[in-house]
Amino acid sequence: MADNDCRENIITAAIPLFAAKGLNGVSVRELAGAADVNLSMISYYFGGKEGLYSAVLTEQFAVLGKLEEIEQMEIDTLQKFELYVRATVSRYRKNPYLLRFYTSELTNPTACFETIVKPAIKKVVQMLLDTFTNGLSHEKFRDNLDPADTVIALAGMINFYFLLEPATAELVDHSPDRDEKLIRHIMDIFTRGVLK
Amino acid sequence: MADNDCRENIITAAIPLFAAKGLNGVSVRELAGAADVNLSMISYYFGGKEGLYSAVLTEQFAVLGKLEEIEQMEIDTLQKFELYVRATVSRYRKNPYLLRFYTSELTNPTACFETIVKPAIKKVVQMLLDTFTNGLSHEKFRDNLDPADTVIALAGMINFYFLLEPATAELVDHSPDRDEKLIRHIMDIFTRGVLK
DNA sequence: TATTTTAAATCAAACGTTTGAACAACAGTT
DNA sequence: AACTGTTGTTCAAACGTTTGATTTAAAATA
Repeated sequence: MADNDCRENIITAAIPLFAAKGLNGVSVRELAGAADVNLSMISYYFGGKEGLYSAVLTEQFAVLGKLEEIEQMEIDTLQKFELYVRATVSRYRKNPYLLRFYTSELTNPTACFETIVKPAIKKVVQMLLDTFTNGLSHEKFRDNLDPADTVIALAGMINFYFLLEPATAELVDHSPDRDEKLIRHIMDIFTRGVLK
Repeated sequence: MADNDCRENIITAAIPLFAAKGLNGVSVRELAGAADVNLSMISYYFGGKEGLYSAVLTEQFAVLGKLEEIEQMEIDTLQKFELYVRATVSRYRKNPYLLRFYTSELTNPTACFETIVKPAIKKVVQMLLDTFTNGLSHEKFRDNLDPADTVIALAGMINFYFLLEPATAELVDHSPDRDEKLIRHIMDIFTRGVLK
């Protein structure tokens, strides 16, 4: 196998398996079989199954870093929130496994939660909080709003939509065709809900 | 050990363990040890670990059935939605483990997902959808609203607040003292967002 | 007596990890 | 060009441990 194909193969094959079954739900044999490599390669490249899981999570959560750019943009506060919602939707569409790791670590945390997941989530929430506070000082929003409750409400509306998909697929159309309508719908409720 | 104390002890001890680590994260020996009973009691009463997990999930999700009563009440549509939010908050406060099973099954589904979790969630969403549709016909809400997107947005605001707690506890005050304020906050955003 | 609970032992299967040999590519030496 | 040692990679096999489940016989309880 050429160069570091093997290492890449392992990570690529591990993503959907870890996402679907969690760290404890997959065996090294299953991982190695899916990547079509010898099972000792996992210890060789990652120091063990947990090391591989950590590498996968690091790669998955790296994309959240881009959200921090939103706060620095020279646009309206509400446009920043819309940009956050749009980025969230396109992120989940591009990577269908990210939300699984997200909620799996929130619900059944491994050692990676404190080192990788929690810091990443805190950064996003902090960015949204700062954006909101800035909007408050510009007198855009009603001043009896709680910053944390407000931004978590916004994040909840869009994230919960994707989280619920496995259970409500027969009840609600979750196709990407509706994404644009969904985004405008959420921003519509949010805007009317928080503006003066 | 008297009567069915043993059976009850096993379930009671299993709830926090399964909630924290998932089905695959706990061994029968750990479960029996936590319940302070012999390990053979799990096979005796539940036919094995998965049977115990199924029994725990059935018990946990039984409380969701009470939500269906809301739709039949002779109250305003918005009051029904507020009742749903209030019931959700008090449910999570009374049982801190329910949300873990909820999201754990949504993210890393076991055999119980199709039989227990999915039907329970669908019933709640269907109840909210019916409530909303009824409100639409009474011309309470803006008529360009999508029913599914609207009720999932409401559910997302309150559920995501609790889901995010492990990651944002240092950033946001999640104490029950704030629950009343949180409920009014969410209903405030939602009401302004959907009313004509 | 019948049911429930215990402790201990046993089972096959699966687990994550380690091993030592084999292999290829390459550099330095002769 | 031929040999040698090094380095990084891959492999099959085996390691010791733990897993979930079952069984046994004795004890406790009703």
